[in-house]
Amino acid sequence: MGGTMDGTRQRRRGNTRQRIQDVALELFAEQGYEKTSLREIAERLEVTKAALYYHFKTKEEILVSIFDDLTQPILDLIEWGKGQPHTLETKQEIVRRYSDILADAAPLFRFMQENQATVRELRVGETFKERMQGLRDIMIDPAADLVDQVRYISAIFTLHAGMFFLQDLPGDAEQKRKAVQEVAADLVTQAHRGTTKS
Amino acid sequence: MGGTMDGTRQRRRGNTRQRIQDVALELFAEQGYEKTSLREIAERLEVTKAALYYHFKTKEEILVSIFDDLTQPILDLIEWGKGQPHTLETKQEIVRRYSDILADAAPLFRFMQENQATVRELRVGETFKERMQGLRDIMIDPAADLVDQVRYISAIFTLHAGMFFLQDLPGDAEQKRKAVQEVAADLVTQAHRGTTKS
Amino acid sequence: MGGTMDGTRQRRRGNTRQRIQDVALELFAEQGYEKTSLREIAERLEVTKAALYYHFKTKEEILVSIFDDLTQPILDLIEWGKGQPHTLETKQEIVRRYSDILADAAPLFRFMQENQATVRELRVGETFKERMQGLRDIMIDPAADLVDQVRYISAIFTLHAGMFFLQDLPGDAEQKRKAVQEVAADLVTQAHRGTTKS
Amino acid sequence: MGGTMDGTRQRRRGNTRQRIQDVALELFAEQGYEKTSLREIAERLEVTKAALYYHFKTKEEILVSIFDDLTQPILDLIEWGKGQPHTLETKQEIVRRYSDILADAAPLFRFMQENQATVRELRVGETFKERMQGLRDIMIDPAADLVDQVRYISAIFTLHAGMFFLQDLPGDAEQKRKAVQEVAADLVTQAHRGTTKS
DNA sequence: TATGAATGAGGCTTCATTCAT
DNA sequence: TATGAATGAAGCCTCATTCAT
Repeated sequence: MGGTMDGTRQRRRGNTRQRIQDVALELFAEQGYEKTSLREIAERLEVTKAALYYHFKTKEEILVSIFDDLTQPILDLIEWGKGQPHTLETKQEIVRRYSDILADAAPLFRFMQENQATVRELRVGETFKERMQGLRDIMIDPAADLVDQVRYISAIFTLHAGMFFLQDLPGDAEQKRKAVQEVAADLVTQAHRGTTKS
Repeated sequence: MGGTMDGTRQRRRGNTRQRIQDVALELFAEQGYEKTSLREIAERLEVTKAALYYHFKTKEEILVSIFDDLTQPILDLIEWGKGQPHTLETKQEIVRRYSDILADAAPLFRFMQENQATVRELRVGETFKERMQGLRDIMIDPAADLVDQVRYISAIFTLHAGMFFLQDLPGDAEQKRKAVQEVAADLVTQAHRGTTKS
Repeated sequence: MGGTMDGTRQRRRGNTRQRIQDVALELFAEQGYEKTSLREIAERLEVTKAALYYHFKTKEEILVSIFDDLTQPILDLIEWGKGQPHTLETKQEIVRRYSDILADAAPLFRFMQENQATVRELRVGETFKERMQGLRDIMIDPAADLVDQVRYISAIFTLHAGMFFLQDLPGDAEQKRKAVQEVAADLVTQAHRGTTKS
Repeated sequence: MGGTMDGTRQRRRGNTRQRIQDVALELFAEQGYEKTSLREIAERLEVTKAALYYHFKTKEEILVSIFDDLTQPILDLIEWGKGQPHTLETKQEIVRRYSDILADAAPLFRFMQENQATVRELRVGETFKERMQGLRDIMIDPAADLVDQVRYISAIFTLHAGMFFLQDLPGDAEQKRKAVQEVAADLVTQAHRGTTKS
């Protein structure tokens, strides 16, 4: 209404799509997918609900688009992993890289972890599962015994858990992340040794 | 599960409350809390929605009642743990007992894990958090360094993860549970040694 | 459960009906008829809803019974009025007596006044209307001109209004009631003079 | 009322909000607030319930919006009154103006009078009370004795009562309104004289 | 003289989605 | 590139009432 230049909200030319994704992810992560309504997203962006539908066909598609954008690095990691030898080095590099991926897209992963029940019924659920299996496949020796397989999975899980359950613990965030990585790397090492030794 | 012989449903007097809890937990675990409607619960029980409200004041209260009933053993474990010396034995006994508790009330814990976002806004969320902290407190040496603290938490998390993420792996269920317990026990052992050695 | 003598709530032998009426009127007057649920009444009495149905056939019948009990004096007044000459004395006596009746059953009249819309659709609505017309008939000269008729009605209304709208004014309650009665008597006097003079 | 020629309903774009208010007030006045359901309002307008929620956030807000629109004149009157000298002329002008206001928004005032119990728990209840007090304040001499204060209030009340309780009396509506105004004016005159004389 | 258990109807409200403009 | 207006489905919850015991 009126002029163009106003301090309130700048640069909103053509990046509405991006802004929707940002706000949606923020709210999804904060309150869950079901509890977040399109009305809420629209209000926070100061647009109408109908505007969301100009950019995305459904509510689910908003989530899908976020997911696809942010989990591409996992695909890349898996692709990379497939070309590597099954050495301990490789596995620890995977742990390191995955840890970085998690940190970079923390809100999304937090969302995926805290909304599993919901996500299971959505398309992203299936996709995510596939990706996690891909990750497992480049890490786990098929020959490993059950206990070691559990160790590999526990390593991945520790990384996930580390992101959120450690918030309660006192201490510096970066330090905690290091500690988590160390425990995960340790688990991988033990699993690898157990397998290659036998 | 035990009971006396009855075909589909007969003598259903006085146990409606229990039946509501059973069906509700089943559906909550399967589809999530938000996605499960009272209509659905009522239909499956062949009663009206209003009947649910005779037994429980709100939807949330159904969950609370289930939660309170099924997590009592955690309180007992914590109580027990407080009276024990901080030895490795004790900690491993805690792991064993907690593993049993999880197995006994698997659907509830699965629910809690898969609906964290929802549960966080509910009363059970707070209560659960407190209980988990209680568990941590009887397990973790306050003197342990960060990495070992992560190991303790990772042990607990491994138990949780083991319940669900291992379903994909091939193999006998009981065997898998054993493997999970072993990894958790191992983590605890390492954590304990790391701390007492120094 | 257990003994008989307990201090909490005494004498509840056979007077439950009366107690229901008391509590119901209190709640009806306080919150309105629609907003007062049988659950609420039952809870306050520490009995079940079903118990109410032992004593009264419907919710409306509770109100009817209260109404019938408490408005009998109006019928008596009308009966008395019919046998009196149409003097100013008579009219002022009516004002005085009606004022007493209002004061004695204040909660009921408050209720009737504040729930006209609801009451209109109930049986008591019609009955009350008839009673008020009876009152008007023994007070108003059919020969009075319009303005004087309004005065009579205004007198009655002033008595009603006095009960509630004067709570805001400062001052002693009894004094206020006197003042209200005086204004009403005044209006009647003016109306009577206007009519008999012409 | 006035508009351009249209049979039953045509061109109903942009005036839905107004139509909701109209129908709602009509039903509220006729059956009471509680007894009027949004379903009923929607049906009468041949829209869905959800449409109502596009225009108003809650049922109560429908009432609030009607109330705010229709009682603005009272605020204006009070504002005007504050700037006037406390003469008898002023007071009688207030009576006249207030009588007009009541006539113009008769259904709303009828509603407020017949739903006091309900309205008391609503936001409009408080607002209305404030407005009536404002009116009283510009009319009543603080120095007046109790009986005269009652007379002022009785005058206002007579105007209110006149709107509805006189429907039963035979006679021309306009004539009755005049009569009511006269009685009210009279009461004010007596109150004013009582106070200024002493 | 009451209670326990249940029902059917209906209340208000929210949601994702659509479509003409 | 959006908005205004609306819908249909469904959600949770409350109510007066009933009936076997």
